[in-house]
Amino acid sequence: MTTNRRSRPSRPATIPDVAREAGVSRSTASRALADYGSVSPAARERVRAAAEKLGYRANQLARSMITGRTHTLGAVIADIQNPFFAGVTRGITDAARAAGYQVLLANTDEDPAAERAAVKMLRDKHVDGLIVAPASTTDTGHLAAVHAAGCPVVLLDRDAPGLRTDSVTIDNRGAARDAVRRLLAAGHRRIALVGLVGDEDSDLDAPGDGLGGNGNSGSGGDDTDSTGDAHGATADGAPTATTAPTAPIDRGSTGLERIEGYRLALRAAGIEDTGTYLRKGAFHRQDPADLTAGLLALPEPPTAVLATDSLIALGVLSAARDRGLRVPEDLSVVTFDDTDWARALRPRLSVVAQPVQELGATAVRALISRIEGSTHEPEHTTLPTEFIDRESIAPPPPA
Amino acid sequence: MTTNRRSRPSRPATIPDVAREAGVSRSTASRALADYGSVSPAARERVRAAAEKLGYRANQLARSMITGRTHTLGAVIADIQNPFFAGVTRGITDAARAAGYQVLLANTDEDPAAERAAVKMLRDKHVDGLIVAPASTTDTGHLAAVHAAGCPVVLLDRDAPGLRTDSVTIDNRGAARDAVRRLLAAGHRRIALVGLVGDEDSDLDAPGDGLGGNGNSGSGGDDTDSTGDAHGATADGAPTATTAPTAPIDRGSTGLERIEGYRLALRAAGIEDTGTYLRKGAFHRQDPADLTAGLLALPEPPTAVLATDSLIALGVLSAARDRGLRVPEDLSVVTFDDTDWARALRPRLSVVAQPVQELGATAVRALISRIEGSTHEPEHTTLPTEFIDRESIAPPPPA
DNA sequence: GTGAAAGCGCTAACAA
DNA sequence: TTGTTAGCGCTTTCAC
Repeated sequence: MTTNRRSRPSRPATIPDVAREAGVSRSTASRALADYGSVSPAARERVRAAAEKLGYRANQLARSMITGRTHTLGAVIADIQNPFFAGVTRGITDAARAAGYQVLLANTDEDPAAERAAVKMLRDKHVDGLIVAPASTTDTGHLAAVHAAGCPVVLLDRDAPGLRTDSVTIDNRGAARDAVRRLLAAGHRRIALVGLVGDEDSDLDAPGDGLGGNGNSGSGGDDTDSTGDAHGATADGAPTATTAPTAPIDRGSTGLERIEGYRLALRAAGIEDTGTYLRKGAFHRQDPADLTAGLLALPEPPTAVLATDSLIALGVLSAARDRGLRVPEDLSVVTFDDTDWARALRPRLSVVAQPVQELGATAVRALISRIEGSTHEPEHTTLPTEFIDRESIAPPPPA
Repeated sequence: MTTNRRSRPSRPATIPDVAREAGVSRSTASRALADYGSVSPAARERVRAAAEKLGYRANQLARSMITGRTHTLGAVIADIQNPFFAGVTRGITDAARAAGYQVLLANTDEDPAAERAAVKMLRDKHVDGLIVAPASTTDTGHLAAVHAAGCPVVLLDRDAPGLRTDSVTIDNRGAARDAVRRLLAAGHRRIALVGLVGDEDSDLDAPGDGLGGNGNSGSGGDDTDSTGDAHGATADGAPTATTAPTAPIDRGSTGLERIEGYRLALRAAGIEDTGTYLRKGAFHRQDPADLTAGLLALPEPPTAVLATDSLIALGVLSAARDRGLRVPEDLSVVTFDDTDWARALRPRLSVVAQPVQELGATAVRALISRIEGSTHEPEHTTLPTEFIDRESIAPPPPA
């Protein structure tokens, strides 16, 4: 509306303005400002001064259109309100800023459709690269496509076997196994695991896997071999297959990996029945507190519980309290993720701490390295977890 | 490197491509695609089909350069890891996406310099508008500038008296007063407040304000009048002053407003000494648990505590436990912010719940309304808080 | 070392 | 309704 007046005040200064002020050509001004090619020191200084005087700020849009680079990263995660992702996001934004990048954020709530939409929008905005905590480890066609189109992708938290992208994860299996070992070392034999996994996965496990989170009545006995099969089946899957809907188990999911670790530890301790105390619910559908309540109502209830994340730990603690159980005297509790409250409240929780910020920062660095052209083989970084022993593990009650 | 080959496969389709394929001019194609001007149904359909066939996706960068609109919002907050901001951010991203916008995220850690830098970067990226939880309510020159330059700004969580922008906040004073009233109603007279405020503020309060968080020894007695002065002094400050370093108290800060509410409630109950049990620490410098420990070591310790946010509540709870105090039997506790753990753990905390997501969503809607041209007077929206009474308030212990 | 000119992909006047 | 013509602000050959 007031754009027609050619008076200086409002319109932001452009390269032609600076060039005019400095008495050089646009090209020289551009070279001096963007710092490339060759410019005489004298000219460079005049341009600098002119730019300063006019308060020149480069139009990143125009620049991006030419260079094809926006210095913007896309972060696609499940839910920023989950402390784990909040920490990861913090790591991402900080590392990005340190490297001169900004980040566009998208939440998916573990919904593959939302993830696809987010990736599309982000691409349309021409992000230089994508950091994705994939909602599914098999439904990854959109990621494969975007990656193939030349947009670097780094997977965070969960790996997808079919994708030849970099990934940054932790050793979920090992961390879970270690946590269970601690419980075993304290003398526990009836150790439970309460976890939530993606909706889609929960459809897969009923047949022949024995992972079901239903029924409190001790359901199926041992399931040793079927689980062994599951491992084998995915371990030798074609490494470049993009979508493998036939995979019997979605082994890339952190929840499932933690379950594997749980079983490994149990079996190594001679406990072959790894199904009785396993409660694997579905996101948005099951309440961890209910799952735990079922566990505690068992004729022979568990004496220790491993929660696969902090929200679940809250449910476990709540159910224990409701049943009048004290932690750790009556029930030992260990959880993944070291939250503020786990650290501060009593009993202080013994936890498997994930390096949340580092996870994000590492992903950013890997991504930027790709953006800047590195073309080596996909790199799978596994960051170490730390078991922090506090006050929530005790020997099992006499009974 | 491989860009020279003119073969179809790689290069994304552009408007000329679509136009050619559809047998129309670029303008017609553009009009059909962007859905403006007039295009015959026939042409529109041909263009649509051609676009579909070629997998055309508009280059938002080019479009933005022309239209001056990026459909991107900037969110500048303190710390995404704080549950309050995580919730707010969730509200922002969801509301933005629903309206067709994306959001660029920046953390400031309450550091004005970081905030200035963030705002600058965001501007360079041509965000259509900014949502800012200002680190300072007085050091707002950069916000005034960006706003004056035509970039809509909406303040979130804290208002800045000098800025004529929209804002979305809660009634901190009222909410705190209400919370203290609950404590009073339960019979408490020795009610403490533990809070943390920005570094800069803490330099201001020592002289003549009596708010100091130092010393456990009951320090200065009542401070009735000096506080009254503080109110008056800010209440009549020039509403359009951008930076007022001489303001005796930074009344826009949520922490300070909550303190005001605390005092109001106390005085209304005939308690004139509102300083003895007030502990106002500085971000990054004081530990809430230490502050609380000092309080509890007083000859006449408080029987109830109001924490100004969830992280502080954790410190309060921790200190109480360290001293062997039970909540609520020995010490009643109320906090701002309804977190997962406050809801789930025992004793379940009575809290002042802020509508975190709505705060973010409302800010987005206000911002988009401005972006779309509304020019009415600055609008200050105050969202209602909800006091959720759970199990952390009991009558004061006998003596 | 510097300038002229071309063009990124798109929209917006203006004619026709 | 449609096409033609200009650019947006910047980078980038390519001569000079």
